[in-house]
Amino acid sequence: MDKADIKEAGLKVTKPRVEILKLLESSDKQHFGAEEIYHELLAKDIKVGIATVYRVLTQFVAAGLVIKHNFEGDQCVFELDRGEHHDHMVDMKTGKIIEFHDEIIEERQRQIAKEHGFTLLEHSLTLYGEFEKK
Amino acid sequence: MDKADIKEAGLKVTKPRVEILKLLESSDKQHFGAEEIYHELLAKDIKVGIATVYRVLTQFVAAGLVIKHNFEGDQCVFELDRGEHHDHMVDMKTGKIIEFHDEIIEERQRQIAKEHGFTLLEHSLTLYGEFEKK
DNA sequence: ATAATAATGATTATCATTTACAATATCAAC
DNA sequence: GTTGATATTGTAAATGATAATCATTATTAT
Repeated sequence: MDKADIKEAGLKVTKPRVEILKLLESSDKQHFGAEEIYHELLAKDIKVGIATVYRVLTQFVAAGLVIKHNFEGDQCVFELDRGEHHDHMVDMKTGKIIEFHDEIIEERQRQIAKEHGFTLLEHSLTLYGEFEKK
Repeated sequence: MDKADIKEAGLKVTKPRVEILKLLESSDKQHFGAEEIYHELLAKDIKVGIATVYRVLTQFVAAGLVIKHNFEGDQCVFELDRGEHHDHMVDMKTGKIIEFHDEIIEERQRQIAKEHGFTLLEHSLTLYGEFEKK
């Protein structure tokens, strides 16, 4: 994911867009709220407006670079689309999110959609609970 | 679902609460947005404030009488909790929602949670797409 | 019927997200 | 590299869903 991807999306390569992409790519974390992205950029002395963050995220989602999640709670969460679909486990206490993928579930979903004459475009599976403290 | 359920929830039996419950019970439809409930009640000449609708729905959810869904889009959707857990298929064109339940998926979810040391409290699986027009 | 208390509805507040708009930056063509 | 057409930006104001305030009204145990 780099400037070329931004260009391919038909968007100009600007500092906010490059920096948001870079932040989403940082390996230690992969799920961010819009406000969170905004503050992380400010903390890095990258001057950007909150409106730009929302605007860019919306454009990235439209371009297929980023995925937007509607988990429980009031704000949406964004993550880089790395191509491999996955579902989520959300810790309701800590907010920690981990990903998983299960081919059995995926296959059942396709099967169920077919049985109902439903053209499956996307899906969302989220488990809510708590990770056992180690 | 009737006045007894409201009482058991520790709530007084009032007209708004009875009417909202009655509406959610109407068999032809089972998923409603808050505004939608508000307008349906007004259409039935049941005078109620929008604040009351939100308040009552929140109380019903807390009491376990109603389930709240965060589907894609900006507003939440409510449905009566009939006891049988199910997932949803949402038609992105028409907004039509149908329910399904699959024990294979349910079991995989429990298994996956266990493998990750995750205490599963609730989960949400939603398929987005389109029903084939007949 | 009464009184204690909870519930209501109108309104205002809140919070995430969008929009408007004038100023600025990007980039293709020179 | 400069230019100019056009996209992008940041500030600030607007929106839309939901929650909170508060004085008035309804419910219910006695």
